[in-house]
Amino acid sequence: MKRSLEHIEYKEDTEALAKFAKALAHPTRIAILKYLENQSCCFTGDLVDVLPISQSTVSQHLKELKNAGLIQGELKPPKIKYCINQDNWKTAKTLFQQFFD
Amino acid sequence: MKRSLEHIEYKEDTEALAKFAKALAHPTRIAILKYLENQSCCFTGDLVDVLPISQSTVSQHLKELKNAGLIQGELKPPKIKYCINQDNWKTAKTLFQQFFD
DNA sequence: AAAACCTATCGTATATTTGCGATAAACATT
DNA sequence: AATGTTTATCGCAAATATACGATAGGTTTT
Repeated sequence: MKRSLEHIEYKEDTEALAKFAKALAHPTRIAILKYLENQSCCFTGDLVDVLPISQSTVSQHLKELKNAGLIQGELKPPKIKYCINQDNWKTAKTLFQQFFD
Repeated sequence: MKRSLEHIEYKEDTEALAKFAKALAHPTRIAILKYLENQSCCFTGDLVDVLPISQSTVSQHLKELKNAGLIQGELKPPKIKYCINQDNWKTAKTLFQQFFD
């Protein structure tokens, strides 16, 4: 490939902010998070009902938000309850605030 | 293709926020904007000196930031002076603030 | 006019993202 | 044990993003 073989490193805060921004870089994920902010928590199925995309795609977006640390899932068999991860949410909020002055 | 033929629509604010987030979704672009925040303005060459990537790649990232409306270029022959677009910056700031409560 | 300088764009290669249907996995209920 | 419910994952296809070198298009300087 033509891309650099070694991963380019930036400052920790820069990388962290970019990572959070990436998690927010799709309207579906924004919609999910807005929904979670209102409901505080919800099940995957609730989102599937609300969003205009398939269940598997919703699940994939949830996975990304989970990987970014913005949400967390709790087993409530047979469902899974998703909530915002308040700690990381606060971290993201702070990073964006600092960034925008 | 397997993806939906029609573009899925979300609320205007949701789309706008996702678009700004996408522009911020790469550490290089965060680094560029941070640099611009300090300097208020700079030339492309300044960024090429500072960043660990090639000139063409820097230019590409600048283009994306310009497309997102976060920066603007002004011809200062033979250079181009880039500054933050204060209006859109404020819009983005507000959107993120509202989003994070 | 020629040379030098600065930046954007083109062409290319690769990686990642997005989306779907199908299927699997986990658990509860019957 | 069999069935139903719910969600994650797999496999695939297409679009988008990332990166580079080479080149083109301006402008200034010589």
